[in-house]
Amino acid sequence: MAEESAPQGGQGLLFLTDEHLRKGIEAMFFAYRGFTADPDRILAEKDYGRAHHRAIHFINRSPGTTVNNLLAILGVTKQSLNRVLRSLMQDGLVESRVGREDKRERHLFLTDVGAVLERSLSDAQRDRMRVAYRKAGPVAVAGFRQVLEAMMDEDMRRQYEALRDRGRS
Amino acid sequence: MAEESAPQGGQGLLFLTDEHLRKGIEAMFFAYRGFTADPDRILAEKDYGRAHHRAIHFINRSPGTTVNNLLAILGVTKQSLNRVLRSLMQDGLVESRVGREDKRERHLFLTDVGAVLERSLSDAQRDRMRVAYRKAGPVAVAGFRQVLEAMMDEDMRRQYEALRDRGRS
DNA sequence: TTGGAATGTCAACAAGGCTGACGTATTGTC
DNA sequence: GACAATACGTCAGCCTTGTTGACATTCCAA
Repeated sequence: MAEESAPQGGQGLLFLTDEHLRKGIEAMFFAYRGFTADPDRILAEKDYGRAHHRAIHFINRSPGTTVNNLLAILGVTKQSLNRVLRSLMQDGLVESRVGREDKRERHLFLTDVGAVLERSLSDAQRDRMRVAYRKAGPVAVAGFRQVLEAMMDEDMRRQYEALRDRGRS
Repeated sequence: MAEESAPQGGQGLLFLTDEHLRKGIEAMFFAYRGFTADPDRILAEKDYGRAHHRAIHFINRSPGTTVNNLLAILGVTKQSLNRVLRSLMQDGLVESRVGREDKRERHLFLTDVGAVLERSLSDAQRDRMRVAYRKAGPVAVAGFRQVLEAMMDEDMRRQYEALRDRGRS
């Protein structure tokens, strides 16, 4: 299972040298900065941070999700998430409704105002992504996704894939 | 300049749909967590954080770099970096020598102890990278790098590329 | 030689992670 | 019906790592 994945005998395993790996690591570092730069600018104007962005993103992605769900996806403590949610609710961007089945649960939704901010954030991020994708082309994009998915922890990948086909139900 | 980059007429621009872009965004989010997870564990044991890791990485990468250089690469304020450097110097991981040409400058070096920590951090991160690379294969890796580089800001990419061929001088 | 620019240090503050402890509803179980 | 477990909220206090402001040192150019 280890070496079977080495293709083209000629090229061999040159892409696994320490030098290549280090370049990949640095590419991740710089690219992630670019990845967050545009939303960060928008958020700074409104006195929000990345924590708010993440919450808004995943509430938009899975409307009606519970606090516990969000906790698991974001990988933070409830105290930390609560601080963020409280400010978003006070500002009227997020709404929390008591569960019908289980009244202990709170289901989270974006308000219209929240959806507007979500739109502007994801537009900015998608624009940069689109430019990068277009520049690199579909084959590169497929490789990009493959490597990223291989880089995730097992439980992360499960959550990532659970999000896979939402919005088509 | 916009549409010429669309290859294979059959496949078209399907890879640029909002759905695809969103998956790419989420893949970046989850993968970056995996990317930092292993070093984070090591750092937590020693009461350091990611900021220390970044400083150590780039000092190792460019020994003798000045504080100002490091500032530009890391994209933080000098005050913020200074706190990190101070603790690393107190703990004897980093050494700062007054510049010979310009005595205002401080040139930064890892001590032997610092180099040991750097090793264990980069080994951990490289291991994960290697597993991901091997799983995905060389073609995917090339695409991965292409997309990441296209995602960087202009000035980041310049710094990233300035680091390109160090260590061979 | 003197004033401005560059480099780096110290102090204080804010955001956003964390742990721990506790209160309150609600649910499910014995 | 009593009671443990679950879901959520909140208070208090801590740490890391970002920020700005003030300041010392050094260099260079007028």
